[in-house]
Amino acid sequence: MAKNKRAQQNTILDIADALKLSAATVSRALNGQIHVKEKTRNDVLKMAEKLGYRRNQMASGLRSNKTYTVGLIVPRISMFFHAEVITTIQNNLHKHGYNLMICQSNDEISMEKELTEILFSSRVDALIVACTLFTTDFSPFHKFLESDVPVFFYDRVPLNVQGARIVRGDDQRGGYLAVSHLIETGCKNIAHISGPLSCNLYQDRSAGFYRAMEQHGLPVNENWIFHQELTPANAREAMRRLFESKDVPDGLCTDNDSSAIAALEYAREIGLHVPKDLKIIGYSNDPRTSIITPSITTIEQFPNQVGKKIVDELIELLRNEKSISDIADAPPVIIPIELIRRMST
Amino acid sequence: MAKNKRAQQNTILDIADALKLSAATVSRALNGQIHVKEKTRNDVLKMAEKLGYRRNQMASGLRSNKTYTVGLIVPRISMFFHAEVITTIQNNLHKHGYNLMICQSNDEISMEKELTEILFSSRVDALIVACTLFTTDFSPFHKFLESDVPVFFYDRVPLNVQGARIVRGDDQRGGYLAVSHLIETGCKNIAHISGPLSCNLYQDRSAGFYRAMEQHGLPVNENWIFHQELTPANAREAMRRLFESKDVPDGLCTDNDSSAIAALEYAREIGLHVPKDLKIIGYSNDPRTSIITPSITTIEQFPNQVGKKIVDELIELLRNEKSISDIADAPPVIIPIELIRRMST
DNA sequence: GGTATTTCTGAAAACGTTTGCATAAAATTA
DNA sequence: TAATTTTATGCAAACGTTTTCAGAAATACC
Repeated sequence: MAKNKRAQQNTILDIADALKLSAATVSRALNGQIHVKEKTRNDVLKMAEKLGYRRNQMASGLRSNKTYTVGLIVPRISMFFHAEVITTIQNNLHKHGYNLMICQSNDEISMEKELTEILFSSRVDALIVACTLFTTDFSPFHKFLESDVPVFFYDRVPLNVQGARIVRGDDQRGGYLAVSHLIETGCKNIAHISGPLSCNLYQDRSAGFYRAMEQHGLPVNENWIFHQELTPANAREAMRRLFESKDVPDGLCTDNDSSAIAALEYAREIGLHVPKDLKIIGYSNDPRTSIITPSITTIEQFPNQVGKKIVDELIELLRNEKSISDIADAPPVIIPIELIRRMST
Repeated sequence: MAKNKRAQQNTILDIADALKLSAATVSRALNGQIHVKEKTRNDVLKMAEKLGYRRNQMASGLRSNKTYTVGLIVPRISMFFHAEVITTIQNNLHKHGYNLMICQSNDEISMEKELTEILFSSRVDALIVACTLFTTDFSPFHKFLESDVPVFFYDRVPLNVQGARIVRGDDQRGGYLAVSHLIETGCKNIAHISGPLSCNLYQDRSAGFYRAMEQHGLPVNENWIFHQELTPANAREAMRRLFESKDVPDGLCTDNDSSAIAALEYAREIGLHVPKDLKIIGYSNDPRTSIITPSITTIEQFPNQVGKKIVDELIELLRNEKSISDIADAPPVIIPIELIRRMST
């Protein structure tokens, strides 16, 4: 049967009692504050060690209104780009004594909203978010800003959330570079498999696409433009549609690497030679793109730079070296991208 | 300059005041307890909504000694197997109202220990751990068990931690199946790239390796056995050593997929044909193994089953339907594995 | 030696909940 | 109607810290 009582844990008072001190002094000793005798501090630390004392984060946080925890909401941790960003953020925050609470929205708006509430309940000291593909209502995040809790968006970001900080890639340029590269390698008829236009990423990459096409005087065939969730299945379906008529593209720009891979596999299956018959370019520099044959040209997004930039700015805020109002009006941080040339183009 | 004051957040008392009720009643209404009039509850919920009230998790946790948060420590979230396990755990815990605090040890013992302390400080309701490759001292976890906080180990697990629950794959059988498969496809001279023997995974897979070799009457060439961290660089180095003499293997069993991929690439570079000259088998069924040419035979570990099993048992404990002592003595849960045949063998 | 300053420590009040106990109000029974 | 039970609410004490304020002890100054 169930045994409910949790064993008693030692508190600051147990240390105080054992040393005939007050809780206040013990607290000060443990927190390395001024005004506590060297010997007292040593005694306290030794006794804490002996009793196996661990600070109760809830009591501490309740009183001091600091949790030393940052919340993070991300569509999925299994996406290479996000996994890298998260790792960088976590390792750097840890250096400054902060913890990260990682949550996955599974790209669902309702889940994202729920996680937002939970993280607010946990009174995280800051929030970092990469939105779902479909987030257009950003009101769930307002509550943080109203309470002066810093909010950072990265990658998939809102256009207008007053007071939030934005760090994103140069997706316009990424889309532009990708298409320009296809054109330079000889493509004349270029298709584009992109994501939902509710998301800034695909708005921007599409804009880059159109700009490059126009600049090189190439017509855009609107039947070759797809805006859909970037799943392998959708990419295959798009490929099927592209190659069922006899008017077929010689270049394919996909807005993520999973789609590029799926497209490449499909091309292989229907007997197309890549890059001879069809050139393919992806986006993100997922490790899989360098493993597949032929390896896929793609756009590097430098997730480590994204993560580092977020933490650097965040720590300044958390240390009160800057206030939210100091940086919220600043323009978004744009992390440069880079074309990675491989065998598929 | 820094603005320190955080805007006032509404508390249970604000709701109470607004409705001329006591904090106690508001608390009961919000928590859906018995003994509160229907109308009162509705009033409270409405007012909470109106004031944008969000429970302060720290105050609640401090008082009730429940955080509804589970801690998780994992070497890296970017490893496919772990990412899958985590996602399953998180989604299932969420259904039961629990949150997951995900931490990465980066495969460093010191980091693992530190994270353990932090999660204890946060008073998580349970702890789930996949150890580092090098963890042999499990005393940092004792503190949880002494406090009746459930501890689950999965994948990389300790041998003897009294009271902890263990969920792992059938690595012995995995190693055995892998080698048996190589033998069945005609290999006579089999090499093994394995991990550090401080880790149960590689002990078990090695045991399976030896058992299969012995059972088929094949001699083991000890020069072809590697125990090292399973990085791509180490795999390449092992390959170099294997193929610098003229006595070379015709089968290679690697204990993770990254090594299998690196080995395959190396083989390709030195002009070996896989599978004709060398057959390669990996471990984990990382998506990359099905993308590479030739696709790599590997062992599926069913991360979703691992995650599901952990949550199912954990929820029983957290609901006090079972007590730790009920299941801690039970034998470890062993999740079956499965051979995935592909083109590399 | 007396005073002013600095250094150290303790008492007590917060922080926002939950919960045991008591009581008031309502419903039921005799 | 009175006595009893049930239902609904409030009071006040926790939970384990941090922090303000004040006072005690130690040191410095004259």
